[in-house]
Amino acid sequence: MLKLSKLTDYAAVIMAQIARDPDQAHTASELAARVKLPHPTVGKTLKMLSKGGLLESRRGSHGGYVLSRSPSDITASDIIAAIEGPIGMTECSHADGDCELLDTCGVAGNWQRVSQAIRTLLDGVTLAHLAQSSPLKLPVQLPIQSVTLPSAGEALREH
Amino acid sequence: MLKLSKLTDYAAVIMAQIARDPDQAHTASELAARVKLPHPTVGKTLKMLSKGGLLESRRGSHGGYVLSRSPSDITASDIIAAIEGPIGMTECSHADGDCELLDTCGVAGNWQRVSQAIRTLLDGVTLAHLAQSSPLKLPVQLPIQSVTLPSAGEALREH
DNA sequence: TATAAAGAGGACTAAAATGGTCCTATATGG
DNA sequence: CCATATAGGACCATTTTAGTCCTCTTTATA
Repeated sequence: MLKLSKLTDYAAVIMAQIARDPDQAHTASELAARVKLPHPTVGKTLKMLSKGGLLESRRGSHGGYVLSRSPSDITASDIIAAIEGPIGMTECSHADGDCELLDTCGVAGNWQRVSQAIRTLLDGVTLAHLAQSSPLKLPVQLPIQSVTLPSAGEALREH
Repeated sequence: MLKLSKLTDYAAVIMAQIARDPDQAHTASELAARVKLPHPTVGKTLKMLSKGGLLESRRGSHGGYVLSRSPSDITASDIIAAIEGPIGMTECSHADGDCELLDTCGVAGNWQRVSQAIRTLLDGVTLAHLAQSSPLKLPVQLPIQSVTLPSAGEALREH
């Protein structure tokens, strides 16, 4: 399925929420209510995003979380990596090289390049793109010939 | 991690093996030996690929598996879909619309478009690309501006 | 300075997905 | 008729994931 984990999914939704009101700190409970997800889960997600450097936290009363960079400087890659670790389609995508099948495999290098292409694509999708809540009339069928990787972000703009 | 399952990984390796010698039928045991994976697992994988329409099977003695289409007509998407089901980054990527958070989410549509972009990218990678066992000197850093989705396949060619 | 509100960090459990094996049935060639 | 294959499931073990909870620290403010 090549699917994101649920937590990553939550993370994106939460980050988008924060991005839509970036000038004040948001607490876990506030976000939990807004996103209709249980508090502990949201809390956990926020911690991970914070540890990943995407959010700044302030403790104590009147504490909460704020984006550590502008929404257009936070990418989908960043969010995914913060929750799931480095993006790669195969175990050997990040060159740890401990796969003993490498010789019989003959496919590793190619998957690595595909992974790289996907990373590049996701680097082009920013939180700013994700946050604009386009109700999405119809899924835009991207004409193959004209789509470039950086325009993956463009494709998210409303029109 | 956005990772393929192990079985999908196996599937790719196995398909590549077959693609390199497309004119004869390959049995599960032969492929298992060649790929150094246990027979039952390879068998299972082959069954899935067959049920997914990527391989034709012949039973009985002298039976085995053959590609059902030419390697350049089988895509990475096909292989992934055969093992893992439809490609999509989120549960709601294939418009079943049973997510009750849709209203608070505001991100679904955008993930769908990203999923679509990835699908398109993977559609551009064929088994023919994957099968060429390029030992891969250095990972090719694709210059963002120049990479188009269909050229993801191109990027796999050796040079 | 006491208190309440918040996050940090980690332990823990339950549930689900995954990987892997095995068994029986069916088809096919010699 | 027998040996060799795949078909199709059932099944179990392991791992991953999701989700909860507890204790500690920080901070504002009454």
